[in-house]
This record gives sequence, structure tokens and C-alpha cells, in this order.
Amino acid sequence: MRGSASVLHLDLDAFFASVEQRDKPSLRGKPVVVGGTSGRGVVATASYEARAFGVHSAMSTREARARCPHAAFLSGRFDAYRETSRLVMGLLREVSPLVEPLSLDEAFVDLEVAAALGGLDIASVTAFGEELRRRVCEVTGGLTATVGIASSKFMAKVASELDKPDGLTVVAPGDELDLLRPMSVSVIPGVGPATRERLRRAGIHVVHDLEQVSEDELVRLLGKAQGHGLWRLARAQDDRPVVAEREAKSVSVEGTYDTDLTDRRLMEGLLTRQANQVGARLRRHGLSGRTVSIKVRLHDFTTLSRSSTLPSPTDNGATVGRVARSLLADLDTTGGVRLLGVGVSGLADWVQDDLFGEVENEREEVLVLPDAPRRTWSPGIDVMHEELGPGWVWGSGKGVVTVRFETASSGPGPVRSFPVDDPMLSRPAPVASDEGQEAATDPPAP
DNA sequence: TCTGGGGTCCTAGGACCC
DNA sequence: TCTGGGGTCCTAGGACCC
Repeated sequence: MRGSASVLHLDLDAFFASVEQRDKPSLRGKPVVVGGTSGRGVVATASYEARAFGVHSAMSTREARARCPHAAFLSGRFDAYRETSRLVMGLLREVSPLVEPLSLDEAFVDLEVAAALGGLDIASVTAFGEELRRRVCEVTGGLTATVGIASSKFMAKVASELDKPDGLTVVAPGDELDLLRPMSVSVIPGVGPATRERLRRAGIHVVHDLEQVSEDELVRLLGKAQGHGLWRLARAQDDRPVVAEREAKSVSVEGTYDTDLTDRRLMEGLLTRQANQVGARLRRHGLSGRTVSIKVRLHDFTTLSRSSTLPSPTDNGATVGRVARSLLADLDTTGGVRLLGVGVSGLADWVQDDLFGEVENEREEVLVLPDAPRRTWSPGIDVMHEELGPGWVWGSGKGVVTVRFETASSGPGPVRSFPVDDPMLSRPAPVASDEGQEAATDPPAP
């Protein structure tokens, strides 16, 4: 905890949904839900208009549809979110060299090293925060952000929760405990449903209760790391620095399927494809890793993981796939599998020279996947019509795709329907996804 | 027809080494 | 014959975060 309010936390409000409302004028002021739109999807972000109907993150999309049937349900455009995030992070780095992104829509900024800041008194940091919010809105084409400023990361994050959306809260040094004491223990990062329940059983509900418990008692209750950490945070003691560069520790791809898988050959084919995506991603970031893991979620939601560590790191999708399939071979999947995933950890930030040419003949790969539809019209994605111009998919089904023709700068536009295979209609090429790259960058068959 | 995807960190036990 | 520690690596699972 510092002597001045010099840690800033910025949170873009309802980020995914707000990007959609910016780019789709007909959705402004309306409930928008971004997330998985198929059978087992969950909500990633709900606009505030949808939250008014009780829709929130992590809720199943089915439940969200029941609560707010008239909302627009969109599958998400991650290229657009990444691009908008890039603009915001760039702006933050202009105001301070020390910026720690937490996700696409959140970051800490260290104000102690910020340029153009008169002082770290309350009036100065408040003015700074307001100016930053104004510039975020400007650079993103109208998105709002909520800012919290305080003497530590923990308190800055708590502060940014207090006046959402489109708000600013500064916690003056010295006021931390008065603010914290009456709050639920779940304001503390790391206290989720399981920890909250253990604390509840011990009669600990709010931060003030936590403060009364000895450090030894907390360690006994929650374990070493969490016990010590919680004891400190309950006293607003937090000296974690803002860290600009954090290196990735793992890379993974997983998927949940609409119906449970029972065919082992199909599972192997899916793992193989995921392994190739992991390999492509490793190579794109100049990484390689030694430990290959698979994740298998059974029909009853029990989740298994298996891993195997190689003698030297790899970024080769075929190698990852071979290990992944052999790990699957040891698991009993009778009853069905709802999720499969492949990951690589133990990363090295160097690519190993392939001196021996990967003596692997992987071209007998089990590719028994059903042909993917040539074009899929997920709700919300951008499309281009040769005569009508740019628009977005409103919905599709029964061989018809419905498009609304509008852009961020056009005002609400008209809706038209087309056959799904209409040659006039196309999807703009993705910016930099894993799709289609893995096959081309795998080593050729001997 | 409950329950995503991409991550991080921690714990605990066993192997292995000194 | 019996008795040690400590440290590191690996594996599986769980909690948590956005």
C-alpha cells in the first residue's frame, strides 16, 4: 500500500456488447448478449439493457434467452474486440510506461511514473482519471470506461467496481479499511464460491470478520498461500507492483460439443485438429513447450486431465497431436465426452532448431472429421454483399441468411435475406486467426 | 439440454538426487 | 538394520479470474 493514490484500474464497460452496439447502430440502447449461441453456450457479456432482465456473464445462453427473448444474441467478433483493446492499451501506454493488461478490457496503470501528472494529490489524480476516460471514449469511437484509483492494485480494483458503468472512484489513502470492512469477503480477489463457503461456515462474512481472525487460523482454514494472502488483503496490505510484461505460461485450445462424443476415432480427429491449432499458435508467438496436456470433460461434467513431458520442447502440431492421442488412449470415455482440449506448457521463449528433422511420419493422422460447412453464418459476424455493401448476420437457418446492412457510421440500416450459398455474399478474411494456418505450416510429409 | 474458453496459481504425493 | 533431511521435477486436480 502506497502513501498516495497512484494505482489506476480501468475497466471497459460491458466491453464485447459495447463494441457490438458501436458497430451495429440498430442495437444501440437495446439488450445485446455476446457469447456461445449454440446449445451449450454461455454468456460472455451482456449489455446493461440485457442485465436489466437478469442476464449476466457465465449464465447459460438458454437461460438468458428465457429471461430476455427479445435481446440480440451474437456469437462475438474477437478480431474487433482485440483491435479496440489494442487502441485502448496503446492510449494507456501513452500516459504511463507501466501498464499491466489483465484481459482485453482491463488494465492497471502505475501513476507514480506517469508523465503529465501534476501531482499525486486527490484533485490531480481525479482530473487525470476523468481526462483518461474522455480519451478512451474518443479513441474507441464512443465506448465508456470505469476507473478506480487508490493506493494499491487491490483497492484500485475495488474502487472501479463502485461506480459502474461510466464512473470514477478515487479512494483516498487512509480510507481503505473504512471502505472495506463492511464489504463481503468476496470483494477480495481469490475468494470465489468455494472459499466464501468455507469462510461462511467459520462465521466469517465480511472483511471486518476476516480482520478478527489470526493469521495461523486463516492458514489452517485455507492453506498456506491463500491464508497468508487473505490475512494481508483483509488489512488492505498490498504491495504487489504493476508489472508491464508477463510471459505466457501455457497455450491451449478446447471445445465443448453440442452433443456428447462417443466415437473414439472422432475424438482423436478433434484432438489432432486442436493440436495443430496449438502448434500454429506456438509458432506464431515464437514459443515451444515440453509438457503436452489433454483435458476431457465427461457427460456428467467430471473433468480429467493427463499430461506428458517431452525431453525437449516442441512447437510441432503433429508431435503435440501424437502425444495427445496417446494420453486419450488411457482414459475411459464410455458414457460420452462433452469437452476435449489440448494444451502445451513448460514454455521456452526460444524455438528449438530442428536439427534432426522431426523423424515423424504423421500423415496417417486420423482425420475422420465430418466436413465443416464451407461457410457458417454465425449471428453477429461481418459480411459483405457485392451490391449492398457491408453488413452483419442477423440470423440464419433453413437455408436462408438474414443480413442487416449498416456500419458504425451509417445509422440503422435495412434487413435483407439471401440463400446461404448466395455468391454475392462473402465473409471478409479474418485478420489473424488460427483457422487454416496450421495445415500450411506443418512440415511436409516425407 | 444446466454449467464457455483461455488462462493463472496452489496443493499434494511420488520419484529421484544429494 | 535403521534412520534422516531438503530440493526439484512431474502429475492430477481444484479454485479462481475475465
